[in-house]
Amino acid sequence: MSEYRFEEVEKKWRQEWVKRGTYTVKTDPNKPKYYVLDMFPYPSGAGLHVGHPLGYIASDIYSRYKKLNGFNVLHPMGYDSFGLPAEQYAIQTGQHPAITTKTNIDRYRGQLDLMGFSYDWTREIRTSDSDYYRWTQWIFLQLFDSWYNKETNKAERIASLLDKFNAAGTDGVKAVCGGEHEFTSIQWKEFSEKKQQLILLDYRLAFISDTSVNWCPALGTVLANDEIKDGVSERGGHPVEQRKMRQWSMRITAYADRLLQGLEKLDWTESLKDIQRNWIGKSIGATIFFDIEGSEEKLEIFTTRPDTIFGTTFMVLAPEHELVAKITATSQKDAMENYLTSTKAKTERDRMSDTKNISGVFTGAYCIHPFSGEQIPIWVADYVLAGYGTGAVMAVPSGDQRDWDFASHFGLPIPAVIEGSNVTEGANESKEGVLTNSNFLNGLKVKDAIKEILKRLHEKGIGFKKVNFRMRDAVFSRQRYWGEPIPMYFKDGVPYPIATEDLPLVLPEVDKYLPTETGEPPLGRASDWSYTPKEESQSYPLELNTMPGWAGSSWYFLRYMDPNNDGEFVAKEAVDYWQNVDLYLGGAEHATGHLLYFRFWTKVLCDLGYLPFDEPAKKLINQGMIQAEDGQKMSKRYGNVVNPDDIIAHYGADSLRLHEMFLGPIEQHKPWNTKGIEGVYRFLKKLWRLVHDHNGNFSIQNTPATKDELKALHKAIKKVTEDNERFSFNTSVSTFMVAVNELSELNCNKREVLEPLLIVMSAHCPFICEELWEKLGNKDSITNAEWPRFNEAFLVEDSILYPVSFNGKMRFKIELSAELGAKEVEEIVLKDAQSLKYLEGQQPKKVIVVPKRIVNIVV
RNA sequence: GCCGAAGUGGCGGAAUUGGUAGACGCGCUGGAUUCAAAAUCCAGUUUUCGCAAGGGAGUGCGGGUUCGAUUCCCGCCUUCGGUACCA
Repeated sequence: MSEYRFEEVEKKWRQEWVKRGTYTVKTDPNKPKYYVLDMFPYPSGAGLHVGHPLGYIASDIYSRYKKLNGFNVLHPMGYDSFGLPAEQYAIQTGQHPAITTKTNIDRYRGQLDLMGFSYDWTREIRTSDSDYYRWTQWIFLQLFDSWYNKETNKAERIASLLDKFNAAGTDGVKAVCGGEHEFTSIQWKEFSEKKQQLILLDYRLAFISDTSVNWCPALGTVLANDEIKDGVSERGGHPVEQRKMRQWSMRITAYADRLLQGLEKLDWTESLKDIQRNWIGKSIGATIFFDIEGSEEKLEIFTTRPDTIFGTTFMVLAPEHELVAKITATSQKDAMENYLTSTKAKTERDRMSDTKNISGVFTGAYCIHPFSGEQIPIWVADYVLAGYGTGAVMAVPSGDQRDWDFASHFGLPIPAVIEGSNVTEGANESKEGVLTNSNFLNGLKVKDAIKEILKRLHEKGIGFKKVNFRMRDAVFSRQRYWGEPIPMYFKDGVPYPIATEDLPLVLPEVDKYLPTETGEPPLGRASDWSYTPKEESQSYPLELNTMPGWAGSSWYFLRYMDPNNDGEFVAKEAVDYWQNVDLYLGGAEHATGHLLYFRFWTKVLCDLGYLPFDEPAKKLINQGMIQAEDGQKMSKRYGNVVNPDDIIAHYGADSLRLHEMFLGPIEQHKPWNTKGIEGVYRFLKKLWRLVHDHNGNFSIQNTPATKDELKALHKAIKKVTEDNERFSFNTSVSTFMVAVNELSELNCNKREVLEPLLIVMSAHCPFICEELWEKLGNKDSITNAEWPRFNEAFLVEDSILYPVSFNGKMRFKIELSAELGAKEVEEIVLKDAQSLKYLEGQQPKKVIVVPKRIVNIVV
């Protein structure tokens, strides 16, 4: 082989690594573990473009680096293979989504294989395999069989709730619950089976209920909040409307506080944690009940500023609020009906874009202020959301801009309750200040006033402190075909779990991937979609909805630890050894979707005793997007997609890997530049030439290295080690270049230098390093080598080239012995002819000498 | 609007603890080698004044701290991401 032929080298090692099982990993208690995980891809029909592998390359480098440092590294890959695109394609072509999915996976695998990743492919998983989704279904059943105990602050089995109900009814039960229940143990036991089951549904972590959902008519399915962007569906950009439907949900709100608190100990970027914090949206305030004049009903509101209660001049209900119909005065009925109709007609998007138009209608009814006894008019307006808090607010126009806008528009009074507020221009939303015009709260600071009012509300029994979250329970039903069947059947309208030994509940065949004529989901087309429980002769209809895309990805990191276990979702030994993910790499676009559900399911499984940790990933890095050369998003639509296969055919996988890293910091968005790859390609050729003579024969010297050669090597070892530790892979690539440039200059082809250098580079460009490593006579793979330790002694300089500055401006450099102290350096520099020139005969005011770094002379 | 991240040559970017701004690479210019090309090698490449030697300016903008600021502080501007009436 005369020159660097990457095709031969890479082909050879691709085969050799498979043959030797180089990347197969087993639990090994003698070694410390390290778990590196990539967010697994959805295998789309378009294949991978050059932007996709960015994170995979980075995680591969880190995995290899950790392995060279003595860790037993788990680094798996799989496919998130249920999802909408395959199903849309199936609707159009009639082809079974399983077929397209398999074709796409094969294509992905072919592309991934070219890139030299150290994945242990024996651990591959696919969420659409029944061997896998069997356990997704099993986890669903665990959630169905759990409730959240606020006393222990954990999920517990439904059995423990039943014990409580049987012993004392709801007395003393502190649970997260979707309804209001109060009964004694005697009543509980007398309830019918059906009634009991319906009550339990309000407690289960996976539950079915009539909820207002985001319905997307174009996709024919409901969507979760995180699947909607700017009021339209994230996939396809179709309009979304609100609809009441009977749906499965996950009680993620039970975990809102823990999901929030858990962020503190995670090594994720602050910005990503902030996105989750905002999404969870915790706010602390008070629930207050107001009497309604001439009615038995009470108006329950939530406010974060109970201290401003004396500034309340009106109440506002959301149009959907149940009291609207009950309290609207006859004289206002027509106006109200018109208003409700016009609001309903608005889509989510209209309502969002229409925030400037202030609208609302007076109900004709009044509340009574609990402390002043004054009448407060009750209005209905669509600026109050039905889904947050109680769907009703006490409006304080002097303290809330939206209330101020509303009051100004309808000419309602705006009394100030904070000293010094100027409420003619707008509301004073500051939480600092002293109360005024507020009866017993006058003179108190906001913080103290809140305490005082809570005390008074409590005394009167009309209010209490309340914590609210913006996050809603996660809708779990999808009216689609290509997803995990929900393992439930219905008896008399009540859902029951199918037995775990009957899992997996395999996705049935259907004639078309469309809703039925009666509007039921595609599973309604299956010829026999029913279940016969053991010891029963009768069969019952099965659930027709399937699970959402995030189900399979919420626990996949666990399955990699023990992918072929058909007795449990993961063996205890495996999870005890591998624990949670040490480094997780993926896009920030999953901040409010996958990454929350992923944490949620982990916490549930931890509470139920299956896992020894309650966070799935300790450290998370969000890789940036690679834009196309024209600066746009890389997409088929714009015709600017660069295919990694083409790049590899031209330059090889090592060049592709180096180039992607060399583009810039891993977290940053950056444009792709095909031309630039020439640089790293030249570098690899230069490396090859370093150990080959002019005739192309491998050539290595076994003589001891010189001081300069060792310095070049150890400088590189030190820098690359530091860079890898902080995931700065772009700078490690330039360090390789510097080292090879220096060694080429020195004509160094010594074993003593090249062996360690190859190890250091092998994480980035494994093929060429493995090849040269073998040529050096090594029998074992370079992946089993040991990371070299840099020796400070080789880096010590005899002399320092001091930059000399005058007033902070560098003027000249002077080479001085490294041994000299600050005083001596100062003396020599000041005597130097060049200094005299810049001093122009003046005395220096001050001379700063930082030994081994810099001299600065102030004139 | 609110929250977050980022602004450095023609381009991607480097400068890790306040210490030579522009490492490394792309591109470009000139040259060597070659019949020619590819490949390789050498020199130059922030800008401005200057033949040069040498000088001025310079890390989004305006201030500040410091002997010294891309780095720290204050106030703005721009771009990107998140969120969107959450009471």
